[in-house]
Amino acid sequence: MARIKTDNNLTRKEVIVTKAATLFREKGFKAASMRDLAEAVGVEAASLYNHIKSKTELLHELCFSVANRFLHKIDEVELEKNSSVEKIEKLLRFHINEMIHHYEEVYVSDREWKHLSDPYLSNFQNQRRIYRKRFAAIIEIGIKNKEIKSIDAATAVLIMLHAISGIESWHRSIKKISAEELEENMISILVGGLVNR
Amino acid sequence: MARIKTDNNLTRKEVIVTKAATLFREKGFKAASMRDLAEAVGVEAASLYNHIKSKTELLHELCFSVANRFLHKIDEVELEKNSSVEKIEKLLRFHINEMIHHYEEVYVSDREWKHLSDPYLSNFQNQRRIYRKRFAAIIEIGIKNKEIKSIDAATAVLIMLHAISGIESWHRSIKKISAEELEENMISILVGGLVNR
DNA sequence: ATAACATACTAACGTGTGTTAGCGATAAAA
DNA sequence: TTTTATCGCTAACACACGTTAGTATGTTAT
Repeated sequence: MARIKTDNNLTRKEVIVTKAATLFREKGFKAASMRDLAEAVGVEAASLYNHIKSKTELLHELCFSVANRFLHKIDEVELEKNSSVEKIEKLLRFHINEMIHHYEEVYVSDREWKHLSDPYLSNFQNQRRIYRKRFAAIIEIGIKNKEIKSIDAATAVLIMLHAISGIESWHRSIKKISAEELEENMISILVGGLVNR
Repeated sequence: MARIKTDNNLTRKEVIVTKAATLFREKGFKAASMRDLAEAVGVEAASLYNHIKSKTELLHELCFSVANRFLHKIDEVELEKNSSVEKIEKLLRFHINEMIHHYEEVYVSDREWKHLSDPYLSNFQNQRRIYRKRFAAIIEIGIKNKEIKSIDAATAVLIMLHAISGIESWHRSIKKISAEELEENMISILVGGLVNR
């Protein structure tokens, strides 16, 4: 009888969620079927329901675990006694590293949250809105300090976050530069685009 | 008997494709059903097939019409006798305006092309790969000229293109800055991040 | 060894999907 | 006006989907 392997002291549910992330990224949430997922896990579709409540629950878990990581980070960064530019750089580096090392989850959370259903959907959208506002607030302080050039902060946030989601293409490309190079290049372009000179 | 309205000298097929773009953006290709589309058009689902061959055909048309516009533009820009930075700025402004004024199509082409099926899929991927190479080549010339700081060109392209796709958030936001402001802000940040100083 | 539990299986359900066939209605051409 | 082509309708198809019920197998604790 087939059994879900649980190496690295992961629960069976965690194994399923992880495989789901990969599948949702590859095919999209709607196009990825529970039968696909079952096959990836090495089990029959119905068996998954011994561990999870529904397909959407998988999406909840992915979206909110990612969102929480970012919220915790911005909590941390806001408390530091750094310049705005330093804070922004720290946030950007965190985003970049999340996108490099937790690619599947972050990508899914970014692109597939539309398929959440209320109340999770509104909740998630709220968290995102708030996160962006806090990010924008940091930028606005930098603008007042003349650290940062006079631009629309919301637009700047939008550029930063979406630019980083482009790491998707880096993952898919054949001949990649190293992760470190990628990080430095991105920081150079993004921070370089903000600062006053 | 219901009939598809064809104002502005559009064919009935064009009306369907346009509505499909909106629907695919809102729900995603997979989640948008032909019955949804039929309702949006004001007709029964089966009637759509008097005008189109299949659901995927709608996606083909959207993806390739967008891709062709960008390819034509880069053809044009490459021939001009401008500096690299000027060429890049021209391309970026084109991207931004496409994203502002042909939002639905461009967004769908960007996010839903995965659901194309071969041979369209490989074809589309190829066109994208080539487009990015040509964009990167312009940047590389700029780097050699010292117009542009020494960065990985492929990474720069990836940042630029994805940053622009963030205009999606601008469309969805409630209190928007004007389209002109948006364009200038984006150019300022993106070009500012590239140039040597 | 036995009881209790966790996990996987088979079978099937209701629903929604893209699409086709065939027939009436309408508009365009003769 | 008659003919012809265009367009929309109803009905139905085969299929894939998420999920449930009930049962068998394997694992852990007593």
